[in-house]
Amino acid sequence: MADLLSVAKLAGVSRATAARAFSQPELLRSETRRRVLEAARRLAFRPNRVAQQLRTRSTRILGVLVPSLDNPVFAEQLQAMETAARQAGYSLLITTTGYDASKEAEIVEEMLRQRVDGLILTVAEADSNDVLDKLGKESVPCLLVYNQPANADTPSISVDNRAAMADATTHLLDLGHRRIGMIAGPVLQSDRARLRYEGYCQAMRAHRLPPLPLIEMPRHTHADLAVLEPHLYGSERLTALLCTNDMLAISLMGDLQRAGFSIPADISVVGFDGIALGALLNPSLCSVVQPRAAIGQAAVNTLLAMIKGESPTRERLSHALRQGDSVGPPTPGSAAPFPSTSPTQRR
Amino acid sequence: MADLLSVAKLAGVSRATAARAFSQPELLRSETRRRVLEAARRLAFRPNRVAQQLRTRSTRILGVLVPSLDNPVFAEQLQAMETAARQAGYSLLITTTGYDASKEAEIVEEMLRQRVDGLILTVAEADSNDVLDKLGKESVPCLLVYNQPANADTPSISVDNRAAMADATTHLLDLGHRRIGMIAGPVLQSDRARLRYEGYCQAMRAHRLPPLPLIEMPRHTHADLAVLEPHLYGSERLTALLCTNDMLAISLMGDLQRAGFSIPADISVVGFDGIALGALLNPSLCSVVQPRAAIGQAAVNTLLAMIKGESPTRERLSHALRQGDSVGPPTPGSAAPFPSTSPTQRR
DNA sequence: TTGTAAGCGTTATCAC
DNA sequence: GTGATAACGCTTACAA
Repeated sequence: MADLLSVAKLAGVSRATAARAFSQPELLRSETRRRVLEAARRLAFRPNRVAQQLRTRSTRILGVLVPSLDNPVFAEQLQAMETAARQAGYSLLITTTGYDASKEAEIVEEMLRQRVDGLILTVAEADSNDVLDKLGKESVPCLLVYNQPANADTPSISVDNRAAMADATTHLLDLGHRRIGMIAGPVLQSDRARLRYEGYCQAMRAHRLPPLPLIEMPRHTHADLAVLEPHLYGSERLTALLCTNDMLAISLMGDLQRAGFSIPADISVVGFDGIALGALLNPSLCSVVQPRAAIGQAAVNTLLAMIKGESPTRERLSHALRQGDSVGPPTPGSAAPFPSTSPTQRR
Repeated sequence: MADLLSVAKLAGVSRATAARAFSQPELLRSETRRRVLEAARRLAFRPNRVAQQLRTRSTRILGVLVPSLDNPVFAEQLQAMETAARQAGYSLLITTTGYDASKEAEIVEEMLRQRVDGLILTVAEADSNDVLDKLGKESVPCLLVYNQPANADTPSISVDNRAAMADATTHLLDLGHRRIGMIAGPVLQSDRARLRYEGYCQAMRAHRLPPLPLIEMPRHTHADLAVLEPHLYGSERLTALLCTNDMLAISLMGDLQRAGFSIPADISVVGFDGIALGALLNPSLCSVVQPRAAIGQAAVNTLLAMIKGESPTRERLSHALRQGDSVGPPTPGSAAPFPSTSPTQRR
């Protein structure tokens, strides 16, 4: 591939002049500029970003790390980030960790070697995280997304997870629900899940109700009815379920319906994230909406500001409760269906 | 940040020796190697990939271009690609185009400047595509995914879209359906949609039935009931609908149910892609499964092989029809609900 | 307005 | 085994 020097030669100018035709064209006499550009065209010259990056010590690449792409909440955020980044002339190096801390470390190290200009991370656990501690000592701007760390060491962008889940819980309480449960993915892997559970507890206590223990699912995005079964039948059966994310809620609804439950008549279901899909389903999913696109955009813009040297901020974006047909008042007379012998059986 | 030269100095060796401690450690005397690594540790040395890339003329970065992340089919494929790439020591530069051809061109140009080692593209339109023509003249290995170009200029990995949709159509025909419609997103933007429509037509004709015109939706991932309404009522109403992708099918099911239709009693719905989510819903979505993870993995591995100089292949991966409760035999007696005054009305 | 020349941090080719 | 030294392709003072 042709380089700047060959372009310069063909145009009969020095390498510096050829370079300027691209970086500061206004400095050149228009005739010179024309000759250079013409030469570049004839040689199919294409500036080498790698060389530029080495020389300028800036890659204009942002490293992005998310737990997974299986959950649309991340995909929707990435979509917004990619657009915002490209608009500012930056590219995204995107990676997934599967909530694995050792993978997080590995990937961050690789990104630092690649000399990314900044990092946007969604980690499993923002508090007491080795990777973040290490990054604190580095000079690379770094921003957390969705994570809401207790200590203020790393700037972050998220909603107020506790208040958000408290709001959702209060909504159910106001409808008359009393036996409200909450389910989460592998909870040890997610600081957000814990905050959301705290919000639930807080709201329950505010209504003088004892919070129930968190029901933990083996996977982040699939419910497992077997785990839930003890809470679905009998006089103490739950009339409403809060889920730490929408995928969990959606799969739960499907499973419940297959097990004979009617939603919301027999049981109400609330999600968290507000992914677009939820509103399309029937019944539509009631969910705490995180402004995913706004979060993604804010993340990129904040990080770019940090790269320019501005001081980092910790942003709390506001959440909203999206109403949906998956929630209704508890129906006292509604008889829970008999537990089948294998309620989670599937094709 | 410390560089190799400062490491070399601290270790009391030449720069070349310091470099070898990382690239070919076995060449060094173990004592020398130890001294270099110790020095590197003390200086927190981190190899500069950009310099390596410039010198070796290889970035170990793959450029990936997909239409959108809103559709989980792409997210699921990316997930697999990211894992496969990382395993081979490659990173992914991921971008989205929103089915916009000019954006495709822009992004590919930027990736070539970045000197990616290869490109994995899912374009809107694989036939008569300027970008692909241009890439054909470049020396960068390039691979299409999901696209199934008519001409064999660019290697590609996909299912046989025509046969796949024909299979789905035949399934409906075998169940007794006769008035089967097909809906798609903006069809001009997707070569796959056209092939799938051909498959539908082929299967219909094989049963001596006239294929119906393709029903085109304004968006790729949201159905619009208003457009469909003429086909839902009266004696000629459709008893089954094929969708070019699962998101379209899922949103359609929700809308139909809200409009009073029962699925599959009143109307059967079939999707395409087989995204994981579809199986979780109730009714579960019957869909043509594209092996998304296998496609992603095959894409990376094939591209890496091409980068090593092996000759490109055009792979057809096999599809499968996933049964689902969204499909049943047509019910002759089933009365279509009266059209509401505004069947698409939503909160 | 244009040219000269010194890097950016590696790897690779020789020597020794 | 180890060390000099020349690239890789570009940017950018500084000179002219």
